[in-house]
Amino acid sequence: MQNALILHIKKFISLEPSDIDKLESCLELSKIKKKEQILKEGQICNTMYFITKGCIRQYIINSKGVEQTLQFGIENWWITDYLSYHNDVASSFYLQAVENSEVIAIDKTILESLLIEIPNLEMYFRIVMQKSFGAMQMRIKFLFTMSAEERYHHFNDHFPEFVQRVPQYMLASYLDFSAEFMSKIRAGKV
Amino acid sequence: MQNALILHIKKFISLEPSDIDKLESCLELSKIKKKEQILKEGQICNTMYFITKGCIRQYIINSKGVEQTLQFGIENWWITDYLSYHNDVASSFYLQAVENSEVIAIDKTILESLLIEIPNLEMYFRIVMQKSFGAMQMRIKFLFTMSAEERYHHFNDHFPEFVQRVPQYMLASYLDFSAEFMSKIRAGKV
DNA sequence: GGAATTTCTTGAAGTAGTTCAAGTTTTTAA
DNA sequence: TTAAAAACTTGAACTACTTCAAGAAATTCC
Repeated sequence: MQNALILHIKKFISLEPSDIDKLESCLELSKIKKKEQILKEGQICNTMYFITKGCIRQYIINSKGVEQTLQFGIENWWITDYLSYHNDVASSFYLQAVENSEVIAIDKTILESLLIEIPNLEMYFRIVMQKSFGAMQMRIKFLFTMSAEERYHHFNDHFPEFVQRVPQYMLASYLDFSAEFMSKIRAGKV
Repeated sequence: MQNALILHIKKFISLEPSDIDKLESCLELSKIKKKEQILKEGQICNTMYFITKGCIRQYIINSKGVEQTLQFGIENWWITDYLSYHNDVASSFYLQAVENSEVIAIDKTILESLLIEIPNLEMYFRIVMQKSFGAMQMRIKFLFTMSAEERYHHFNDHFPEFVQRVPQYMLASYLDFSAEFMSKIRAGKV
């Protein structure tokens, strides 16, 4: 079976066989155990992660010492701290495996030279980023216009299988309300 | 003086003189009067706008009939509904000039052929999108971890000149609190 | 398979915000 | 230059959530 990343790229652009060889020679699959962190606050993030299996979350620890999940990534998503990656500054985030996961980690330097060798790849990343940004615009819309209960039901309706995969308290903080309140929503006690 | 977009592009990539000619021949400057809408909810957005002067906001009208500003764009920013643009679906948003503004509007079809003629441009857009996405990740962080008052002061400290440019009620909704509450924050009555 | 850990639930009390309504100030435009 | 419209302010009442604390249930792992 072909590499999941190559398959994903081919959904958006065409690749010469020689490009595929070049690309594959640069990819390194790595396994990440549940709860393992692949990025910590304060580190400079110089890696992009393509998730081939499992789930990675981006979170912070807020001023009260409580974890706050800001983003989930699952199969066929890229995840990184884009600001730290781009500007070589200390990251504000943690990246951690929610389940035992597998990722393709590409180092910034390697990716940059790959993008020069395979110019077509630029289009792939441009499209992926535009789609991600579009999704983020919608997320802001939902956060701004829906009540906590509406956000929960909306998410539950659209991603029912995903809701099963992550602890409720992580999902609650991703949807920007407390774990206790989520419990009450689920019990119909609001 | 050279086109503001060309100058912006040159900050990120190099362009051959012939590319500049090609590019410039495709650009169309357009003026947008204050309050004029360049996109309405329900329309398919097939244009990207590069703001050369003024300020454009993205907003929605919520279920109570109240406008909610989700994003501002100023000079040297791109603005569009990326989801609608990418998937050719009806937009959920309005785009409207906050001040008399000037934009360079590029139609999707024209941009796509430009990207093929000038492959280097892909890199420009990829980088711009990555930076935008990074900024959005930080915005989510601020929304999730700061109180209304903290968000106001943080924004005020980082973008004092911008705060002067937009009506307070728009800024309040961008920071996700009510105009009345903003008034009280400013008066120190919280 | 049982202890330890992690996750989820529940109710009571508290609070950071909203909503409403009315008045004031500022800006726009003819 | 003035009338109309837009933007801002204020206080009082309200509410959608949070916080805390404690117990119950589920999961993990020697």
